[in-house]
Formats: sequence, C-alpha cells, structure tokens
Amino acid sequence: MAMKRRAPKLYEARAAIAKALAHPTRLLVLDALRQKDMCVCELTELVGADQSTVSKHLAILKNTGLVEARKEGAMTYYSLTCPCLDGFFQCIESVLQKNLKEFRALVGR
Amino acid sequence: MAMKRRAPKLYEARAAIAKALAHPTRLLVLDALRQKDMCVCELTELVGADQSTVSKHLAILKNTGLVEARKEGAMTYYSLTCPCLDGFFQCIESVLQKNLKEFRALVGR
DNA sequence: GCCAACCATGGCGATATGGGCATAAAAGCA
DNA sequence: TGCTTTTATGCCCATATCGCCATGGTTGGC
Repeated sequence: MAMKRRAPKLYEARAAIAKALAHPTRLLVLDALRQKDMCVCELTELVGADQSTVSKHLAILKNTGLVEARKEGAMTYYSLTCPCLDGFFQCIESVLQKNLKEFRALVGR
Repeated sequence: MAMKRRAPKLYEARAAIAKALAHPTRLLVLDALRQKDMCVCELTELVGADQSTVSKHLAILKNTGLVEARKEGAMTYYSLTCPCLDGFFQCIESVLQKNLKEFRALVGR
C-alpha cells in the first residue's frame, strides 16, 4: 500500500468501512436489520449459510461499528447503529440503475 | 457463496459496486475526480504508486460504472459518472465520526 | 521514420478473504 | 446435574486481491 501523498490513514479508515459493506451476505443482513433487530439464528436461517459463517460476518459489521449486539438470554440480537445507511444504499442502487439503463440501450431496449 | 433465500443476484450486484469502493487508493481517486477530470499520469502522481497499479484501479472503477474514460491524444482522462457518490461518502464519514466519538468517550475525552 | 511519453495488460508472488467443520462457552430447561 | 440451544472462535483450504515488473500498443513531436 503505497499512497505517499494524501492523508492515507483517512482513506484507509474509510476503505475499511466500505469493505465491511462489500459482501452480498453482509448487505443482505444489513438490509434485513433495517426492518427489525434479529438474532443470529434468525439471520442464519435468512442467509442460508453456516451459523459460524454468519456469526463471522456479524463480527465484521460490529467491529466496523455498523451494527451493535445485545444479549438476551442465550440469544444475541443485532441492530443497526446508522440511519446513514440509506445514503449508501441509494448510491449503490443509483449506480446499478445507471448501468442497467446503459446495458439496455446497448442491446437496443 | 450460499445465500439460498433472498434475491442473491441483486445483493451480489450491489456488493460488486461496494467492492469497487472498498480500497483506499480508489477512494482517493474518486475523491480527486470530484474536483476535476484527470489523466492517468496525474492520478499516478497523486497516488504515488506504480502507473500500472493506478491503471488497474481505474479499470475496476470503470467496469463498475463509477467513472468513464475519455481519450485525448495520448492521454486518457477519467471522470465521475455519478453525483450519487456524495451519499456514499457522507454515509462512510458519518460512521467514522460515530466511531471516533465512541472511542473518545471510551478513553475519557 | 524514430523516439519519447502515455496507458493497458499479462504474469507472478505475497497477503487477505471467505467458507465450512469442529469445538467451547454460556444460557435455559427438565 | 444432564441435555439442548445459541453463539463465538480456531483451524484449514480454496480463491481473490493487490502490488510491481515487464511488455506492447498508441499517440505526438522531431
């Protein structure tokens, strides 16, 4: 990682957050959590992967500060910490839409 | 990649875009391009890495539809395609601020 | 035509990421 | 106390990512 000239640390910190957002399973989880808090077993059911895999994805989101965990008996409930995610999702979606439109134009509708 | 249950393709498409955003050098480049279009040699100078490295980062951004390339003589100028990036940057920054605040609170200001 | 500048791409090695299995810790229940 | 459920974590392997070097194609100037 070279980056000799401009505030490398800041861009690395930002990239760390973006990285946490850059996985389909984690996006699915975040999207689901927008509706309601969920425990690991619910999310595991939703995602359809191994429980350990889901648990690790949640750890990543938590370490980045995107979600927080709350223990309730044997279960751990996860919830979003950031309303700001809307801006992120909208941006992504808008790029997606733009690409789709260009693709359609290319194929000829 | 399991993801048995919910619109996996859509989340993968979204993740692909997020992935392109998840690297410090690419964030730096995108940020710089918000000010003005720049050619590869300018961006190489800015980033401080090998020209080939910068070129590959630009290819990634281009393939994702986040920037576009315009040839001008021997040079290739890159420019942003999405005003929507603001929403993304704001989201990232807000997470960063939140983390920082919590960190400060933890240390005791 | 020839050379220099600019850019893209293939190759390669080092490191990071992601997935499941196995396991251990903690809680609830009989 | 035993047994089950719920999570988290270590381990291992497969794959992806990233960086530089080397190279080749293009363009512009001489």
